[in-house]
Amino acid sequence: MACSNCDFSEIQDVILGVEDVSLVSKILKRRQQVPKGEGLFRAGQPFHAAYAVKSGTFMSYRLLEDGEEQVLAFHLPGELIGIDAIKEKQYSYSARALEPGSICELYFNDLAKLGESYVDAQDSLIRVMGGEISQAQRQSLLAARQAADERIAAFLLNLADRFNKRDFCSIHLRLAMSRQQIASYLGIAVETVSRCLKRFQSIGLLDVSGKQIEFLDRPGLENIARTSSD
Amino acid sequence: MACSNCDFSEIQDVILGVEDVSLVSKILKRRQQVPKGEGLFRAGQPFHAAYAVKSGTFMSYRLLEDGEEQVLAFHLPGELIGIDAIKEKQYSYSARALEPGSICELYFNDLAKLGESYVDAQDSLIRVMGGEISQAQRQSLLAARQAADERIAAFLLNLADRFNKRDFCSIHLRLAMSRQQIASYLGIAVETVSRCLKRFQSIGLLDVSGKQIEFLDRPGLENIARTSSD
DNA sequence: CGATTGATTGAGCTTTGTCAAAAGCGGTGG
DNA sequence: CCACCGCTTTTGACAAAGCTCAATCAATCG
Repeated sequence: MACSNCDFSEIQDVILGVEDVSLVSKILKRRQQVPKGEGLFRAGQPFHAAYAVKSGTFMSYRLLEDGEEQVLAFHLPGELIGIDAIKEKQYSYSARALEPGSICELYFNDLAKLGESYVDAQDSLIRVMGGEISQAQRQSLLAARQAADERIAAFLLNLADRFNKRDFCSIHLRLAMSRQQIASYLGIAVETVSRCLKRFQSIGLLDVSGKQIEFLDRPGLENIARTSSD
Repeated sequence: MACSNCDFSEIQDVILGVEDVSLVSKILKRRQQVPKGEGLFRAGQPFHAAYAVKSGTFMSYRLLEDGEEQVLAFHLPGELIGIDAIKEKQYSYSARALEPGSICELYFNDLAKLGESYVDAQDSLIRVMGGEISQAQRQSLLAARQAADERIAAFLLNLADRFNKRDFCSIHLRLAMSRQQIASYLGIAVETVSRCLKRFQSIGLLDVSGKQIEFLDRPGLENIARTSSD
């Protein structure tokens, strides 16, 4: 009865902390399909659950006053969305699917109902959140670097690493997001993204074909990204 | 026996969750003086504690290959440093004091020893960490915006707000960090920081005198920072 | 009171954003 | 199957922002 598809997910730690399987259903709503473009939650809504991505790519974003969507993060399979809203008790940003995908809902509000297993689940959750903080900080590190080249190289490598962690192919990448969304995320102009990818291709670092990316010279890319990576 | 100086701190939530005061000493090492420049921990060391800033300003940073220090964050009184290392079990960056200050050490590794109170302490900790994630994300949002003006305005307002939350004066600010450190943090050149502050002064937004900053036109500043604030 | 370090200022040059237009791509309906 | 439409991506030209280098000024510390 346990969510077997959570095996590869970061939140497996949390789930595994719960021995009584019948309790699992109280904190976990299993795999749900999410069509392309559908929202998970919106900024300002009261926090009711965090989401574990099972498949597909999601993004979190904020609506600026001028109506522009600013991309805050991309979320890949195995990652968690919205857990930070647990503090303010409401979501501070919105999230939606970039392509058809599926998610599990996690009711961390009701964690206390788990009794015995509660403590273990919390322990795990704390660790997961520690990882989230590290990730967010790494992100802000990346964003603080000014050179567009560095940002894009680091962005691509970061995506590849995250996919790789979940056993996806490490030299081939399918971007689920538009150039516009990448640009917004990295804080640069769409045209710069386009030109930069072209340049990377022309010097033999990548093979770019629309949303398909192939890594031809990983060390070369890492060299460009080095100032903002670990 | 409780750390009375934690009253104003974010971690008061954690401490207050523990009713048995005698247990507090097991997870908390009370106020310690830290001289200017002294390090709290270094990247790569095993995680043994998080630090709550009681007074003074701290910064976390990473050493790049070329020997340059990249500033990751500034930590003001009442804030927590290093809690994200709980996941990887080692610190991913270093931290040190920018001026004489004091800190409490928090041994979250031994949280389990608290027994009964454990659950409450964890609940609180989870919320604190949620806040950390939000803060880090807000930071990366700020950094992703390209305009130097926006970054600096947002940076100053953010500092002021954080001080303000702890009952410091809201129109006057004493920067504990150097221009170089601000530049590194925001990902811009030192010269740009300097010129930008001068410009803000010349149009009547600020009064700048070395490390002393006075806000003359807060709405004006907020207007400049608006694209990256909430 | 030098000397060292940090902050400011200036000049030139590179990068990147902006605007505008062309090209590609995908879907739709004839 | 093709022509058309809307949208995304690419490309080009230009202007503006910010970086670099270099010099000056200020401040801090023996």
